[in-house]
Amino acid sequence: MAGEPTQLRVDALANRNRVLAVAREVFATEGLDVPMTAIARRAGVGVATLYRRFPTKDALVTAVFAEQFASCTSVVHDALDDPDPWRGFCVVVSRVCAMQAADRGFSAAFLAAFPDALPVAREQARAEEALTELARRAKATGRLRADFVVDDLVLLLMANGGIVAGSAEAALAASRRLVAYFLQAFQADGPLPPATPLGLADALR
Amino acid sequence: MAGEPTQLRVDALANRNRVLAVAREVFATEGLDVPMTAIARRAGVGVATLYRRFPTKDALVTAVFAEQFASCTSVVHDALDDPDPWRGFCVVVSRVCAMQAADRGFSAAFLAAFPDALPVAREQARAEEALTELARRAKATGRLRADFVVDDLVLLLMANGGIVAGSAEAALAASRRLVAYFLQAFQADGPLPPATPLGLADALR
DNA sequence: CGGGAACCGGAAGGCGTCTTCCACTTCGGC
DNA sequence: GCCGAAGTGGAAGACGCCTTCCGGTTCCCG
Repeated sequence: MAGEPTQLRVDALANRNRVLAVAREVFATEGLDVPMTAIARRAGVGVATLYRRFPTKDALVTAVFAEQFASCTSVVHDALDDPDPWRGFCVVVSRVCAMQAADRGFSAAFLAAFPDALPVAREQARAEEALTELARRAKATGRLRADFVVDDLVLLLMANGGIVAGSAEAALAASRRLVAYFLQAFQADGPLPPATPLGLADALR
Repeated sequence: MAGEPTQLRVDALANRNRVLAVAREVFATEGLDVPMTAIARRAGVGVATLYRRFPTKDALVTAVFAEQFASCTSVVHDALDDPDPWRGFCVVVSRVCAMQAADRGFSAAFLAAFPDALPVAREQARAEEALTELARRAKATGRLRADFVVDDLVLLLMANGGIVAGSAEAALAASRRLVAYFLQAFQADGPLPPATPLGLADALR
């Protein structure tokens, strides 16, 4: 039963890496709606080559953003080490939103749900746990409002996705202002409607 | 020099209205990515009929959402009559975001920029003036933070668009929580990065 | 009630995308 | 250097969408 020949020929490996690099850049600057043909052309390979390494477009997208997700979760775990939980919390929010703003395809990939890609799901669960803990500590310091829920970060991420969908060059500045407003609100203590029952990344679409 | 026969035959007019009604409903529940064929079928007409009334899909979208925009601007102008500017401001924000959340196509139509549709642009300009005035008064009461700019509402609308892009049933609740957070932040007085130089509805995409 | 214009439905054209197929080329162990 | 397997490129298939075309039908005025 299976397993792929993890031993690629050197030229094949070079092509694969070239494709990944090109795809990463193109997805970042133009979003996910780029024809496979265009990616292949810019990578200097034929379409077939692309499809032999990544049997479907989704597979390519998943491969490209796998590491992005990894750095996302690492940001979260790093924040747990910050002696000031509130600062850690702010850093997480700012960093992740900045990543989203800098990469046009990131939001789309994030929201596109991964039918397969189990490792991603696993990472996600661990990140969610870490976030819960971080929020707990931040609340304990009194800086984070008591009725904050982790799902509010999904809210923020989706909102930020809306921002990023607009003009590319204004995205970063706009995203920063959005984050600032949110952090402002996370500290306030006025009334709020009940939290929405969203799962951290499912229940989207 | 032209002009269209504004005198449609009665059956043609009935069909036109049926198409508009169906399109409005379908766009609201499923978004703008609905094939013209589907709209025609659900309206009980052929595709040609649809295209004779609305020469292009954009034309249909514009026609469908023209009135939505109108009620948007009327909300703004009504708010100017509220003796409490801050309350008026809150009502505007809540209402418009609720409209956006209730109608899946609204955001897309709103952001899709209207190359033609001058009347819309005109209304938009008037609405922006009204908003500026409303914001001025709200600031005067001290409830609205001094560094608020009207473009922040575009920020909110785009953010809300991101929310609405997610699951349809959770959209309304999520949107409400988003608005609540924003209103919270609009009252706070912490530091904020400089406002982004977005035009009220252009400069998007 | 009759004729002509307005109107109609569905099939077909055109385009862009994802994906597959196959004859040809290149690598790398022997 | 040789040979088989792995790899390759570009054309072709499949699909879905917007839009146009045409023969038949329906309304409305006189």
